[in-house]
Amino acid sequence: MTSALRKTPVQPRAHVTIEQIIEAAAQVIEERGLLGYNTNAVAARAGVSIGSLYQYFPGKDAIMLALARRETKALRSDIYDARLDAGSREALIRLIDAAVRHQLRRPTLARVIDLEEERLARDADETVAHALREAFDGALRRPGMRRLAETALAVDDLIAIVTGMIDAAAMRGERDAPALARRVRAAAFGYLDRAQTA
Amino acid sequence: MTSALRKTPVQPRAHVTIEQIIEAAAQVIEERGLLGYNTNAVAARAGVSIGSLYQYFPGKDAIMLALARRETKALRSDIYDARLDAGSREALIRLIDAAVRHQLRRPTLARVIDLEEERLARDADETVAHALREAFDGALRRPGMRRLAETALAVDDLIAIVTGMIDAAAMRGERDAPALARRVRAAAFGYLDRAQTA
Amino acid sequence: MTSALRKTPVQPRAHVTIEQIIEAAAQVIEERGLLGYNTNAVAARAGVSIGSLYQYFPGKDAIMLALARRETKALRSDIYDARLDAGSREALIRLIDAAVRHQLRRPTLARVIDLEEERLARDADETVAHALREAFDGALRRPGMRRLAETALAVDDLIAIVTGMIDAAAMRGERDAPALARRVRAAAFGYLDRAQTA
Amino acid sequence: MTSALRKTPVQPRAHVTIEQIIEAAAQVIEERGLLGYNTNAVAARAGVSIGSLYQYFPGKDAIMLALARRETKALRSDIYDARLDAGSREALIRLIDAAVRHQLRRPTLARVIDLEEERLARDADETVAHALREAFDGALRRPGMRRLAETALAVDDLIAIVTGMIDAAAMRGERDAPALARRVRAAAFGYLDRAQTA
DNA sequence: CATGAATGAGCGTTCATTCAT
DNA sequence: CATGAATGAACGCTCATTCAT
Repeated sequence: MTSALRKTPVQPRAHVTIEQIIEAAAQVIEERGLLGYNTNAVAARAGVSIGSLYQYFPGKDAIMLALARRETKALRSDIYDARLDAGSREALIRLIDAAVRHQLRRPTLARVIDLEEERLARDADETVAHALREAFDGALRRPGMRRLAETALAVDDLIAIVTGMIDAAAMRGERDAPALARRVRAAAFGYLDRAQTA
Repeated sequence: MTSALRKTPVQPRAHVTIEQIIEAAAQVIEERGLLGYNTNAVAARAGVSIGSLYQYFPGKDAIMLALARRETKALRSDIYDARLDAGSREALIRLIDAAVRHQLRRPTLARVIDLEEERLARDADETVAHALREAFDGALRRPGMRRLAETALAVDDLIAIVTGMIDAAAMRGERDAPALARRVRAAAFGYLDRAQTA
Repeated sequence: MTSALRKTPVQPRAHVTIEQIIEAAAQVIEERGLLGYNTNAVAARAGVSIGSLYQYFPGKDAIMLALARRETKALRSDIYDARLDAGSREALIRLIDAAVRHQLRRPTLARVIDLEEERLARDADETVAHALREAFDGALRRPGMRRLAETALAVDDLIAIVTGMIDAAAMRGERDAPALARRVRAAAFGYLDRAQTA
Repeated sequence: MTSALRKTPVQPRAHVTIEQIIEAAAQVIEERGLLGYNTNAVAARAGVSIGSLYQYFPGKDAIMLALARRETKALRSDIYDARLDAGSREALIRLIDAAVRHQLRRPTLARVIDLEEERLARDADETVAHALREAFDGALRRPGMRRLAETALAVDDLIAIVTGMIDAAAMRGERDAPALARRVRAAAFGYLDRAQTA
């Protein structure tokens, strides 16, 4: 596991500082977008000097990488219960619910991470995209689901549908997660039922 | 029809320059993304001095606006035949085909324009987004289509599904338009068949 | 007499163009000040292409130099009758009146020319400043005026007083020439009566 | 007291930098005039990077505003003793002396500030012009001075006379403050004695 | 000649990053 | 370690001037 940090912190207050910086980055991105994301703003928002920020992170990208990792973990835990579930369709429903909840929380951030993480991540599986792929792939391969001709492709399509719809809805100002989830489900199952079987 | 140009060119070579600049902007965005889009790069790519660029465009945004307009026109003409068609489902299919063809040509550009045009466009209906909405709305309201409870919402969802899928596919490197269009169709009709009726 | 023109025009319409350019420069300076004075604005205001402007003037400064000369001539003719007059004090009064009228017509232009003409003029006596000095010097040396210890210095001081007062008044928005002239007279004669005699 | 600074400096070397920048601006203006005043020149003259300049000043105008404030303070302290004086005419004499000393130190700068400070100053009374008006107004309203019909107008005229004379003298190269002050006094009292009484 | 298209040096400003204290 | 002062490459844009048509 490569660390994006400049020095591995030992003292607990260092961990706090790091968390503050990452959270500040999240807020800055959510409020001002990718173009408004800059190290000075992050440091200021974190209540930390720019010098300290560079003590813990080697550069601007490293902060976003760390943020992407945090979001990946958050999404993974959002998704966690969906896995436990028995029913096959039910698992997908829960997965979609989790995705809606996650992405609706900080829509701009989600979009920015989707845009940037491929460029940044050294290890693909620290990635939000990877976590989603894993989860949807697992759901589609459950016993009880139709065997698809190209599951990997279907997974990618499904993710595009789900995140695309949530993103667009959020940008329009929609905040009603259940209503949105219902429509996303319709799209997802509609797609799956028509996908070619193996 | 506001021209957004600083001066109306009279000599033909000026028109050439303007086209070169717009095309250069498209290439720069496609290759380097929104963050890599800057006036110096555009001028260099266009083989033109920075001064010439500012002879015709009042600023960075104006170039992108002109580009967005060009893309809107291109999309509109891509869409044109879909309208003529009689069949209702067939119209939607053609529309999706057009969208796939359009967006696959320059996927990054399409995404960037989607992101920026709302901020830039003075007149909402010169917008790619508006052209799409118009087209999908028209398709959904055709005789023979099911009456939906909330057509406007369905239109937005459909566009999100379609552009989301194409965008993701293009980013993955897919270039096979027919194959992609087939899957997009599956998603679109799958969604529609499950959408609530009026 | 060095000509500031690039080529000596023979055709009458050339003279008209030159006049248009100079007048346009005057208007631009009066309205936008020295910082807003630029060749493109002048050409546009003159209804002439930038290329033509450079046909007649070798550069930006040359236009202003020509303008300064025009103003010098205008001032000289404003002043003309003051010279003819018999009485000594009366001559100075008329001179002040002329200065007030002249400078109040286009106050910003007058200030700008005062600021720039020394830097530009090759021949000192094409200068507004020179014309004023000549006129005031003549007035002070008339028979009937007190012999001053340092006439040249008094001339400079007088001009400073007169133009300084008019300038400040104009900037404040005063436009009542007679009232202003009355106060300027008070200052001028007040100064003279206290100036050291030879 | 708004600081007009971008960030409040905490380390002493920052204060030094700020002072260097302001002083550099003064020198640049004095030597090259308003048109030659640019941030790169100021930074270079201050021996500081352009980045440092913008750490402390939000823009070009802010530097000049700070400079104008500095000059206002300097003038105010130059004027200070004039106020203490008992005699009425004597007070005005001292005031004129102060004005001559002040303006002769950096004549071009004084002129430029006079030209620009109205546009720049948020608070009118941080202005050199305001300080002068205050001082001359106070002097004219002293007991022992003649009651004037329009004191405010007389104040403006007096300031125009005084600054106009000093400005012109300085531009001519005069540096003998006492001699100049004597003539300015002659003009000022000459004007006042002839001004209309209430 | 007139036109206006083209040029590029130069200026204002930002922001990621380094370094002295 | 923390701070914040300092740096300079890079970018948006203007405008005097030249040059092809």
